[in-house]
Amino acid sequence: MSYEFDQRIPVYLQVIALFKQRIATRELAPGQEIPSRRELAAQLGINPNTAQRAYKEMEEQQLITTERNVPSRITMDERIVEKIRSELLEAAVTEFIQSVQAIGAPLPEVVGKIEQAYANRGKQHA
Amino acid sequence: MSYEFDQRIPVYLQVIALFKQRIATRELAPGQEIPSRRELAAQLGINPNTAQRAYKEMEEQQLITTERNVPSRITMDERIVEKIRSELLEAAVTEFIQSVQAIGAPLPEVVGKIEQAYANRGKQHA
DNA sequence: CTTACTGTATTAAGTGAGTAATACACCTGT
DNA sequence: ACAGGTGTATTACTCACTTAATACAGTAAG
Repeated sequence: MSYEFDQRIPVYLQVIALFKQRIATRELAPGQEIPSRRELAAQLGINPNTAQRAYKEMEEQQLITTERNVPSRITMDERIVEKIRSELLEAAVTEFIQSVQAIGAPLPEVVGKIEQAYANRGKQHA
Repeated sequence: MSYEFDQRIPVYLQVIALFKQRIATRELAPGQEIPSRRELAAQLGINPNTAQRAYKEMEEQQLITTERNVPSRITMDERIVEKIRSELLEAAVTEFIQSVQAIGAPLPEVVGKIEQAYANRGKQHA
């Protein structure tokens, strides 16, 4: 189950990103239990402290809730879940626009490529 | 003229990205002289060695050419210029698709957001 | 009660990429 | 010849991130 992490990016940030994605897709449902720090560390092949750091930040961002001596859970707050989704989406759009604009590429050409790539990916996966 | 660099990302990589964009848009034309390492460093407020590292990698990627004791120049090879553009574009598309797919967002919603954001940005800038 | 998990905190050390400081060899114009 | 500009190379320093080793308090189940 160990993920392949990009060495250029801090692992704890990648862990957070991973959880955000799964929360956004409801793959991790609101209220659902998540692995303990030590367990996650074992699963991902990272140090428990790194897992702790990721969880701590997620807690601060209210992505997860933690009670005493009980496995942490995904937040029950639907608004936060939706917020995560919209933030991820907006970030993707913004970054994309910025990149495309920097190259000076025309919109039709770009949208065409997206639809094409999206269609291909869809076939391969689902 | 000093740029605002993202501290999370190595400066020399951001410098390279900057040049790639300008080359792709022909803002930096083939054969055009570019600032010396020290001059660029002064302009961007970075260390000359950082500029050197960026130039060195760009040289390896054949984005620029360097002769002895003469200011480096943008490559004359049009194919490379076009390659840069297509690579940047494809990278943007790929990354975008990946992000969107990870969230499980439907294509129409996404394309709509792009067109909307693109239109707004266009108004603000140009 | 004991055991074995939880989450949390502290401290330290290691690691590596990025950056910086410095020096060198070279060419050119004056 | 000299001064000032090239590109280049070598060597250190720096800092964030990661890992590590413990330690402690609390809950749950046996």
